[in-house]
Amino acid sequence: MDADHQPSAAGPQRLAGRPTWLLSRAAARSARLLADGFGAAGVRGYDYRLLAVLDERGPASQAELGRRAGIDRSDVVAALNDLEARGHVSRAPDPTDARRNVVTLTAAGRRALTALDGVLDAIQVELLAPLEPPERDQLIALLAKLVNV
Amino acid sequence: MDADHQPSAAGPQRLAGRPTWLLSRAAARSARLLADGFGAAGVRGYDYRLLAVLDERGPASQAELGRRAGIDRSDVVAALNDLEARGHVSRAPDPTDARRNVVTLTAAGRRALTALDGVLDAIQVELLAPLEPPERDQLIALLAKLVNV
DNA sequence: CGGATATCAGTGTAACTGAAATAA
DNA sequence: CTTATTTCAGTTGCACTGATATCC
Repeated sequence: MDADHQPSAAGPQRLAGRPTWLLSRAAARSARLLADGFGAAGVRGYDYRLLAVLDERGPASQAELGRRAGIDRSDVVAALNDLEARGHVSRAPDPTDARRNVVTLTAAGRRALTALDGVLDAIQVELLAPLEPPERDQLIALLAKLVNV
Repeated sequence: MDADHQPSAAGPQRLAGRPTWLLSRAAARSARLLADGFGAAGVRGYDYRLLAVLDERGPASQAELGRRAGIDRSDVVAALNDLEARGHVSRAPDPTDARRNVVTLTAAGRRALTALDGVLDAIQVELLAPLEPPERDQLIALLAKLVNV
């Protein structure tokens, strides 16, 4: 069986071993796993990232949340509309600065975050399943070096 | 200097070392380099992939090109509209099957592809610059193993 | 008939741009 | 006056869905 190992995604042969291509394919697989896992909870990446930075560093203005989470101010607005509608965060005017809203994680939001943390853990395992344990650490180290430019 | 190495993109601390996050950040950096390099030539990823499979495996129907390049039939139509307008490919009805177009790479298309191949080479180098040469091979091998599931 | 083909219209996610109103 | 904040509207690249007319 498996006489030849076929790549998971079709593409030009000249791209087969190229880092740009491999990264895009690997990230696509990762994104698919995330979309499935988070999607089952009705959540997208932006939602999780906002909940996480609220949990880690406390209430903040929307602009500050965007900086913490690496999300554009514009997209923060839309994501918070969603999160607020679900009762996962609350928005209140900042008494010290009338331009700002103070965004706070609710108890329901913290519960949702805990569940999503579990989903995320499971996805890491599934993503790295094709690698041996030492290879997983190698990959993480190499990607970190590649990214922390 | 550089007492602490700051991540290239902000994000929740709990995501910092996670494979899904690192892959998404690394792929984002790769995509940015590609968008810059290809964008300067007015080309997107789909265009390059179609030109490449035409060069590698010869003229074909649009559906077949989609299969070769890993691009949805629907997106093949739009990308070929572009490529045809630039004179990089030609579309002609297939005499043996009236449902099909035979798409052929033009001389201009082949010239454009050669230039893009050079751009792509340069991008690989730039992308992997933060790694030592042996680490680059390790990363490629690990990503290939992760992707060829 | 069952399938394949080309095309069009639309959706979704992540990321970004520009402009406007408001307030520090 | 300049800067920061929130919000809205729009765009891009990649990927996918569904429908339709046509043809094998």
